[in-house]
Amino acid sequence: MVKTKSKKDKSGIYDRILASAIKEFADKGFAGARVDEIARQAKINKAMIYYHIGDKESLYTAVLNSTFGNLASVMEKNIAWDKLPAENLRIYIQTVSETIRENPQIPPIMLRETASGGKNLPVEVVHSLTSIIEILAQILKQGVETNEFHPASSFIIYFMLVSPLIFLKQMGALIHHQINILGPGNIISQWPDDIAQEIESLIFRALSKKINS
Amino acid sequence: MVKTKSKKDKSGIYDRILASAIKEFADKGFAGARVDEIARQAKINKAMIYYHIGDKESLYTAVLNSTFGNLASVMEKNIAWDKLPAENLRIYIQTVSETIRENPQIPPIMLRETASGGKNLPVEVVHSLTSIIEILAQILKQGVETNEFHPASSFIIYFMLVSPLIFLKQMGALIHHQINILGPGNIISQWPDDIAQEIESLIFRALSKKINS
Amino acid sequence: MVKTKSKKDKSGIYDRILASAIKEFADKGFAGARVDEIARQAKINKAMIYYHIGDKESLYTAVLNSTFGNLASVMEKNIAWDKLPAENLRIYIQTVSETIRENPQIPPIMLRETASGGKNLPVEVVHSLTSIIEILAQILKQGVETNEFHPASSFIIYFMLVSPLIFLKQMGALIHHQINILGPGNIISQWPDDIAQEIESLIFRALSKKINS
Amino acid sequence: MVKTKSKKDKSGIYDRILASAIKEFADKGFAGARVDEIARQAKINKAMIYYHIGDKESLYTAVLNSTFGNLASVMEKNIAWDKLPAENLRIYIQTVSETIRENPQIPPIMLRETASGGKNLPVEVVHSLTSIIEILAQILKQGVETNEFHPASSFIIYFMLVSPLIFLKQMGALIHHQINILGPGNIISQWPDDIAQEIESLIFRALSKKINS
DNA sequence: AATGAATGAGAATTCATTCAT
DNA sequence: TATGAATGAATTCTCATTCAT
Repeated sequence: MVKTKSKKDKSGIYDRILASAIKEFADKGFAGARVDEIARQAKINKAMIYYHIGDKESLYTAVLNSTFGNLASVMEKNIAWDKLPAENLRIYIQTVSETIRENPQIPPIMLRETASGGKNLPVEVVHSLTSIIEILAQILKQGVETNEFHPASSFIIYFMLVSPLIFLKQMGALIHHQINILGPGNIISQWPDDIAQEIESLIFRALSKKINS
Repeated sequence: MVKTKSKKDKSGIYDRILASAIKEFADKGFAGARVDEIARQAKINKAMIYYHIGDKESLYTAVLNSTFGNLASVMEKNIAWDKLPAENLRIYIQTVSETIRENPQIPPIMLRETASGGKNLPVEVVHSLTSIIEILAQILKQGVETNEFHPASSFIIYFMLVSPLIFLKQMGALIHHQINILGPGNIISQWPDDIAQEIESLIFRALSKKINS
Repeated sequence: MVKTKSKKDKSGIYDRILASAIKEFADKGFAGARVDEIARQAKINKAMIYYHIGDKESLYTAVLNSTFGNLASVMEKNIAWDKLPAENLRIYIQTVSETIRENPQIPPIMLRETASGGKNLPVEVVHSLTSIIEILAQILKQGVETNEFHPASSFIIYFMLVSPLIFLKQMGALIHHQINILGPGNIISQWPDDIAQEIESLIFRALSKKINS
Repeated sequence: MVKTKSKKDKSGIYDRILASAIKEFADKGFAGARVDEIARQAKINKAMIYYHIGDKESLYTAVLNSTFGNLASVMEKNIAWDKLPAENLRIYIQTVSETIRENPQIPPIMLRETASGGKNLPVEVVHSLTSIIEILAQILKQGVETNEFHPASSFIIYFMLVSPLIFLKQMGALIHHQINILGPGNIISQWPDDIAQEIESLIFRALSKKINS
């Protein structure tokens, strides 16, 4: 994770800019975001953004780095390689789920970056995301070696975990809105309560060799 | 699916505008798309867009309708309710996969619409997407009744199928680019060949009650 | 001379923009010129400049081309190679003088371009200016061959002709302003009446081999 | 020459600012110069410029005064009124030439000041420049009285000396660049070696009454 | 004196939309 | 229908100048 932030930023202006930018870019995407609006929400003079961080693109890069740059290290902290693969997988899934819950900007930004093919992702971010998948790959490999798991592509397992969490998180508002329109009894009222829990069960059933109930 | 398209559009100008708009909105999103560019690629005068379709928003709505408006009917055509649930599920997955392959604008547009919470989706589109999930719900319900499937939320199964397909499709270019940078032997070289096939297997293992190999 | 000007520009908007830009760039230089002001003086909407010509730099290039692009052809029209060298030199000097008188933007623009080392001059302009000096070189060469002229560097003769004309033209206002301040009898009141005529005499005395009065 | 410079400026900050400003204004002109850049190159804090000198305009005035303010006194030191007019003229020309060579900021600044009509020149500068011309006028007057020189406008002689030197100095880089492009054998390769020497000869031939070789 | 931060008024450029023909 | 031109409201970015410490 790259930080241009100066060390004696006492007023926290850098953090205010970044927080405001995260919200704006998450809400509207790069093209839709307004530098004026970021300044307004950060309650600073617009020129300060250029003074402290740089142009819109640099600002966006700062947002990407701050959002995705250290995800891998969080995961590494939680995973312990002497644990059983199933235990690690459970931790992995929960860590992903919690990270998304605690960083609501992740879903929209990741969705839009994926939409544009991730062409502009900073290398640090690509590296961080790659590392996270590598951790999953390692867990799966151990599980296969201990004969607990079926072999499976770590990429696919990763995205069967992460992308539904992201999609469902983002769709939540729409869905509940629809329930109100369509009324209960409708299919939409089958919206699951604990999404992460259900996904975990399904992934375990898909991977585990022992018969699951 | 709503069509403003006049019936005597012999020159095909409406279709040219729509095709160009689909490409532009898919590539750059609503905010990033340029009306000038859509006109240029459609090889028509910019004012014609306003004459034939309306403003940028109407144009985007037309794109959404044309892209997502009749997905449900395609699915309905392929599913037959006298077939076995497992067979229908297989068809369902393949239909989704083929639809995405044949409509490359679906992933980016769906990702960005999801990012913005789908707030601006036309009702027809919401209805179409809802219908597709209802079809899946029906298949799953039959499978539970015949004791073939574990019960599961159709929403979650739907997004565990669709969203990885979309993510992986969009990430393809980035991933292959990364392979070239990081070299083979890297985790990224484990990119799966037949994504849809692997996802199908995993979903079946997650759902099926009989012991899977 | 390059013209981007479309051929059916009936309202003459291109010419209005160009005329206004010539004035503004001549008065304030590239950095000091204001696109808003150019639009205001041309009585057109600012965006029209971008529509018809392009950005500030393109506009400046258009000004340079229009001002300097065809100077050589004017000179070529006036010089006749069957005339005597002295006659051609006289015509040359008068053509330069008249060109400057009729194009008051030439002195300030040329001064500022010279100040910045001419680094950004379009090739057409460099070519045109080079051609003009080549014509002088040819005249001088003929004069040397007919034993009328002393040999001399055409570059130096050129600039001993052109640059004093330009400087004195620009200084005129300042000088007369100074006369008013300092009063007559001052050195400044010796300001020459017919500058071109005096320069012509001096150049002829400097070049001619026969004794001059 | 006016100096705001305080006498206890031990750190030489005033001189550093001035040197940096001279370079910046010479390179880019008043409108193109950046106060930030001047501070950066002087390696001082930007606010120090305002503290020590004042705003951009004051800074520019300081540059003008420092560059042009004492030119007349240098000339006065070199000219001796008991020498022959021809000798003094020779010294005059050489002094001008050397002054330009030793103060490379003079050509660009003088060119741009001339371009803008010298409207903003401080009175000291105008006075200094006027004095220099008066010295030349005196030399010429003596030459006419001793029957050595033809009568001539001192303004014109002055600018036939100074302005070609300035133009040719500034054009040097461009010209040599052009030689590389156009190749030798081209007119541009006739670029003179000792410009000042050639100009001196020409001016003497133009002024002298005795027949020159 | 000296510094980093802050401010506000521009200045260039873009772009959706409309108009005249 | 079709076109090129026109418009005006943004939008990004810059820069001289000032402030607080």
